[in-house]
Amino acid sequence: MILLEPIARKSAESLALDRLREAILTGTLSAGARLTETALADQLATSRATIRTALHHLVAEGLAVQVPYTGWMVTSLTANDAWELVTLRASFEGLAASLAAERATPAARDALDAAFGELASSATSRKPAAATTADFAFHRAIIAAAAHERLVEHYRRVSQQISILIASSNALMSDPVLLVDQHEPIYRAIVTGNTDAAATLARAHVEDEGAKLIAHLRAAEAATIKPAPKRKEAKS
Amino acid sequence: MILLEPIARKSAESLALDRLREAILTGTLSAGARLTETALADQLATSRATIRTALHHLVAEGLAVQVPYTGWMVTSLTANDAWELVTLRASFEGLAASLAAERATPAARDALDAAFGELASSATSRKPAAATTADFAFHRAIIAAAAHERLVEHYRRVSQQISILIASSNALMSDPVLLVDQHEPIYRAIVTGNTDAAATLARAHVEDEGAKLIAHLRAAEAATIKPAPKRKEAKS
DNA sequence: TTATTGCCGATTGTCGACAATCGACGCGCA
DNA sequence: TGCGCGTCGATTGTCGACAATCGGCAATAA
Repeated sequence: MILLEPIARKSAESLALDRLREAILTGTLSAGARLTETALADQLATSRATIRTALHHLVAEGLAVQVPYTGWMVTSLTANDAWELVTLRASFEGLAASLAAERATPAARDALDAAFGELASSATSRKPAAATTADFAFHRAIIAAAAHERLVEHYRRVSQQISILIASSNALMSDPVLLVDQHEPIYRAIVTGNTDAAATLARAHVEDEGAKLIAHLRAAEAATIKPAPKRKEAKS
Repeated sequence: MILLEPIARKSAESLALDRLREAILTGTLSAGARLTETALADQLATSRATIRTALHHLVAEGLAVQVPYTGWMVTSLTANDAWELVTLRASFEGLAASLAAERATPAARDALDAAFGELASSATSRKPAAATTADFAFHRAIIAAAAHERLVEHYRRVSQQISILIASSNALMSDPVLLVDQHEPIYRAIVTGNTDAAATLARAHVEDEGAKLIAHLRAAEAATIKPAPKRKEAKS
């Protein structure tokens, strides 16, 4: 009897939230950009109350910050923030890999399989964007395989901020062909149920890649300290 | 010239948030309790908009949940939720202990010292409440010693939910005199800079204690499945 | 010239009112 | 009696308006 899917009931606030998150993660709204309630309300054709709710959610997700009586802005991250994010993410992925190795369901294993396959094929296709997407997807698959709702939430919060970081800095990505070599040991440890190895490898991988990102950001920070010690911010 | 401290400027929303959080963590508002905007607005003598904002913060902190068009309620946790919380907390404390052992500042070490001293003295005083407080404080000191802002936030979110759990279930706490023996190895590993041992010990301690809590909750759940399969919830 | 002060535009904080939605109760019908 | 359905109260979703606050600018005085 059930033929029709339930229609997607989305509140205005939810729509606005999705729109804003999308804009931030893709870089359309770049780091540090100001988010004025009235302007957003006009653009999205809704009221300030709706926008406000969406902005609160954005703050909860770590994508925006609020300064009382002053305004909201897209989260702007420093190299130290990147260090925090990387250490947390490494911890999460270590935990997830361990749990996944210990108790992944067959369905989760299939999903992990598929994600790894996608990673391998995207690596050979030599399309950097596709490789990056597959990379992220594989990591998410590990988290999902842990069957741990709160872990998914916390991980999401951290990884989204890392996305801002990557979108705002000129993303440096390693050669797609290396991706398989980097992830294959983790994948193998999980599917063979080697919890300790899975945790250690996953943590080490995230920390290694993170170290490159942090180094890149520190260099960028050192370079920009001189040019812009205090400059009036440009209007949109 | 600076003699006066800045006066504490607290928005109505912030006051309301503090009040509600306090009520939830102390159990005044017990798990599953409904939070109606109008009722809270009346009680706290403010408007619904203010209450709404505070409730959104509560949700972000994991202390409340929202069901669209139906209402808000204090987070109600199952034994499985407890498992999630414990695994996350163990991961956080492991990371924190490792970082604290590696890079704690002298000030942080002093704070850790003080917290451990307080734990020891409260253990001899035989006051369960004081011991529990000192226990929590010591763990928070470890997190603080990691000098990792986001870790503090994530930890706070998890530990607050555990507080709900402890407040709602009849809190079972181990003998205060055992507290020193349980925490002393962790403390020692941190101050001696043994990062690996600190991480392992901290994680193991949280998981051990957490296992007791989870077992207690599972037993309680099994016992209550029969008496209340479906009962109309009591009105306040 | 320079520090202080008052003012002004911009933005958020707070509020009350109306609309949309949900769950439950009770009526009507087979 | 049991099921389906409309209705109703309760609660949140959304909105526009007004108040509070902030940062910067300009006028002023030493």
